[in-house]
Amino acid sequence: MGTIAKALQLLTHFSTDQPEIGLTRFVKLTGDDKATVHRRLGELRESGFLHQDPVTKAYRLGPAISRLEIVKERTFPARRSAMDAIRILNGKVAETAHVSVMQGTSGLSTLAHIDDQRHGIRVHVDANEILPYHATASGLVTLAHMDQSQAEKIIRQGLPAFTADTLTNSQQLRADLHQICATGHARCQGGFELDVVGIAVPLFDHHAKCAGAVAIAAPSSRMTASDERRILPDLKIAARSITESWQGRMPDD
Amino acid sequence: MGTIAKALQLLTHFSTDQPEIGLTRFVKLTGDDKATVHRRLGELRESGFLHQDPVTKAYRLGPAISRLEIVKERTFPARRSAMDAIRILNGKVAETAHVSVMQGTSGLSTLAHIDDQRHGIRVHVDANEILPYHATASGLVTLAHMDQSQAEKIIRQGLPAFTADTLTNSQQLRADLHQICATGHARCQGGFELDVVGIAVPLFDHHAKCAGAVAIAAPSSRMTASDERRILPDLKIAARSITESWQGRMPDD
DNA sequence: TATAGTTGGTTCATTATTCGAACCAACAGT
DNA sequence: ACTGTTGGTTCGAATAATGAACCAACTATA
Repeated sequence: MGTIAKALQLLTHFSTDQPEIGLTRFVKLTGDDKATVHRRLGELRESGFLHQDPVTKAYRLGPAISRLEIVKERTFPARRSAMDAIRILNGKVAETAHVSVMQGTSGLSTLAHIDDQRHGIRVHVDANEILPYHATASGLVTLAHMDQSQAEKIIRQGLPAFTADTLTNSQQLRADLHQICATGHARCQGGFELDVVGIAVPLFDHHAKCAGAVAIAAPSSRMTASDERRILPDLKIAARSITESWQGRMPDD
Repeated sequence: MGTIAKALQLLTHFSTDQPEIGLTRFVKLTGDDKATVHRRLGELRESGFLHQDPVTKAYRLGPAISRLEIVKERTFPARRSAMDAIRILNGKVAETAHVSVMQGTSGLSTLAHIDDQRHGIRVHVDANEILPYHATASGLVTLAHMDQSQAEKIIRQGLPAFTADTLTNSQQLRADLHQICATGHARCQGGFELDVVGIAVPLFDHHAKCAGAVAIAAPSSRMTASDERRILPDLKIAARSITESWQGRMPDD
């Protein structure tokens, strides 16, 4: 990993739970030397990607983020269209829904999500978390539909366990991926968080390459096999809607 | 400028007019070597800040931008509150309004803007453009209210002319800044774009440091002195509203 | 079918930049 | 006065960025 990637990785530590981070905390989070982290933070600040509180000296996400997002949404309105589609989806199936897109080899990042508001027990999606490829329904379905070579690269990076149920056997994973690719949807129970079951279908870009996934997440206890069958068509409708709004194209098969 | 800043500067070339940029075009824009630019683009892509079209190979802004913006807006909802305030402002004065925030030493970046919809001739704000400190009303008022030391640093960087009317004399600028600081608002006619007059008032963060400005921009021909007097109180109301929503604090004077 | 001009991407020796242990300064609590 | 914080700085050593030259694929032109 080069200097640029290491610097940008600092930004990934921000979350809704941790919107302000000081130098010392960054040093603990990264394990790098204080001087190194300090210089990187300084460059990010000068570039507008971080804002430093003039008194507390803590860092937070800066105005350059907003500026780029304005350009991005105005030219490729990914978030808006994703939000529209899952709002409809949530209306139909009454469970937490989310849209995630590939972000390099580390996992998926959540672009839009809507939490189920009708049940007492419901799954909460953290929009900040990076979803691993091998331990979530969205990740699995994306992995199954992407280039073989890239998928292999990701698998060979290692399959860390997040729960006792995480699939860590790469041979088994490869077999599952074939199955997922054939059916066009993935299911994952408790691989990332216990007692949560996810069902996901893939999204494609304008060259019919897999770009991410749209998924439903629900407590395992509530999701029966017949529920899953009922949900699947709605998921596919949402996927088609999102894919089309991106000028994406479903692959031929 | 370090490697990190140079890499991030690549991202600033994206705009609504230019949402996709290829390697060769980047090389022309930056003047750096092709191999260098290619490596930087690769790191930005791996970090999710760029997305590369698998077929055309062109680069566009990536999903990491959206992810960070979600966190930023959920924890420090700068854009939403700014938008609310200028919508009201626009309703009252019927001219183009915008909110911009400090972005390092290069200038201000526009966070929210609303174009006047009632007049035939109106000013269009490009949300992507970086507004120079010395040639815009927003820039001048920010420069006048920031730390003296930082303002001096910016002035000494040089004062490029954008039009024949741009103020390029640093001695004159310093005098004007004192005047602006005393009155609490800045006025700039044709300094950045000819035939455009801007009026701006400062915004402050939660330690009463100047963080940016809210401004009205109108064709010079339409803006009389009495119009300006009429607008000013509305601008100050908007500024107080935005500052308060950021948990900001007006300075004592 | 050459040919020349595109495009994106790669190699590797040279060079400049990043790195990090040790250091400073300000502040808070004991 | 001591101790543990905090953020920030220095400078020689080590590492990573650099860029001229190269490759490969594609397109238009001769």
